[in-house]
Amino acid sequence: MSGGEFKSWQSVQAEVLRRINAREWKPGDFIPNEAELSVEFGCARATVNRALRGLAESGLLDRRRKAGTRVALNPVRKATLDIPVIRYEIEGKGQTYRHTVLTQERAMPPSGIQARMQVEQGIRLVHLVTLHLADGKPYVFGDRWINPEAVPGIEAADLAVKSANEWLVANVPFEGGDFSFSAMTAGKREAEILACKEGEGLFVIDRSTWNKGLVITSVRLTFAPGYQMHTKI
Amino acid sequence: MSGGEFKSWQSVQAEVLRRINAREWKPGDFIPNEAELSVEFGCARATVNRALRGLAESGLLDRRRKAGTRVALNPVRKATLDIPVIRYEIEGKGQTYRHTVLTQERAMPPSGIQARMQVEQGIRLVHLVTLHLADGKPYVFGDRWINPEAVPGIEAADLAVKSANEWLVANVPFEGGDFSFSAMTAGKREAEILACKEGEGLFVIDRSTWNKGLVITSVRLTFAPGYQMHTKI
DNA sequence: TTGGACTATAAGTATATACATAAAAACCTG
DNA sequence: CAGGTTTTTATGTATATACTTATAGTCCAA
Repeated sequence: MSGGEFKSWQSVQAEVLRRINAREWKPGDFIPNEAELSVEFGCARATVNRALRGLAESGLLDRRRKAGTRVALNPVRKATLDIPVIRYEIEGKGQTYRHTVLTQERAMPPSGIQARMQVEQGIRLVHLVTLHLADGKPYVFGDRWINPEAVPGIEAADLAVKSANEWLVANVPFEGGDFSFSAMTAGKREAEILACKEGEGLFVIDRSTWNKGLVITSVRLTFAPGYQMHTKI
Repeated sequence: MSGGEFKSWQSVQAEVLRRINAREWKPGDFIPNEAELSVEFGCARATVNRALRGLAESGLLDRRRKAGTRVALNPVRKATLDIPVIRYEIEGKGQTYRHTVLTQERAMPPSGIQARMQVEQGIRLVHLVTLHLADGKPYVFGDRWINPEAVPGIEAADLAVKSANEWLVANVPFEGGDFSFSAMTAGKREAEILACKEGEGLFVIDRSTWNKGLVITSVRLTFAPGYQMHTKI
């Protein structure tokens, strides 16, 4: 059992993957430890570690110190999906991008937004509704709230030139973001803006972005009918 | 500039992240090479490598041999999202899970499915419609096609006991899958099955799974209104 | 001026070694 | 035997070193 021809972490990973897929190692099984595998594969333990770490990160293996490594029992797979800037997404399809600011104002947020953005009651936020068009046709519209305390300079910016999203990513550092994906039914407002029928199912992304504990912005993107998001594992 | 207190790859990564966020290193900038950083941070080059590799994987840095490492110019962020088995998702929320098989038959697939599954014309596939319930209420229904050539034994399995998805992940190895997320409008059929109103917007996941070039199964999951998928970066 | 060969460079990887850390398992001790 | 302590063990990490590989940049010749 000393094949000894696995000299790169990729080949070790491929071999481990093969054994999992071929059910030589079944879900729940402990696999040999790193030291044993390094002997079997004829490589250093660090190489085995590198290979197994990758598989653990993608959810295929469970690893615990002292306990060992086992093939994951519940196959929660992790897919990575790209969150592009809308302009790049549209231009990447060879279409021309344009966007317009429908309204821009300073206003009291509704309670849901106020809660999600963790601002005190009575604070007025920047409220911005924009429409992004692909080849002149409505593609997605964004209903966005921005915390001006977290983003000094936003009110001086000309968001008709550069979209709010692009302005923010270019000018405001952020640590993280929450995303949620869902569906909604087009009401009168959505139907008008997106030039679709009332009652159509629309794809929705809600995103909040924060930095240093402050929520910078919260936006709801409502896509025109037919929009799809893809990924693979 | 020899701080020298970054002795773990996590702390190096955090410091690099801080500099990017603080715009000390701006998008498009080349950052010092690994050797220089290892001197500055007072650690080994391998440690710097480990830190930067992670950031490159999440799309924050662009790395090329010989050229060097630069802060990513276009901020395509990569979010990872978990694809759980529905039963775990429901049970994880503390609700009781149940599923029923609405129909199970061997039939000719419509042309869209036939194309996606890359089977020859005239081949009959297993067609399965199932409903998954959370606390007795419709949660999601799956319209699934299975290629019996890729899955010997599927027709003998009792899919009323274990859902098709669970049976497949437990019994059939697979290499990869395609996912697409979208929204649809509830028609009469969806409204009936999910006990919702016609014309509601529903969240939809289409998934195909393959192994060794053969498409194993293709399923459309249509979720009851209100479903959300979450992730963060 | 183009295009191919060469070179220098930065990331990528492999390895032996050593130590750190989490946690299961064994061992007390009252 | 319960409850706490110690030991053991597998993974996790750091390091120096050496080599590999991709490729930007340079040089040279047709």
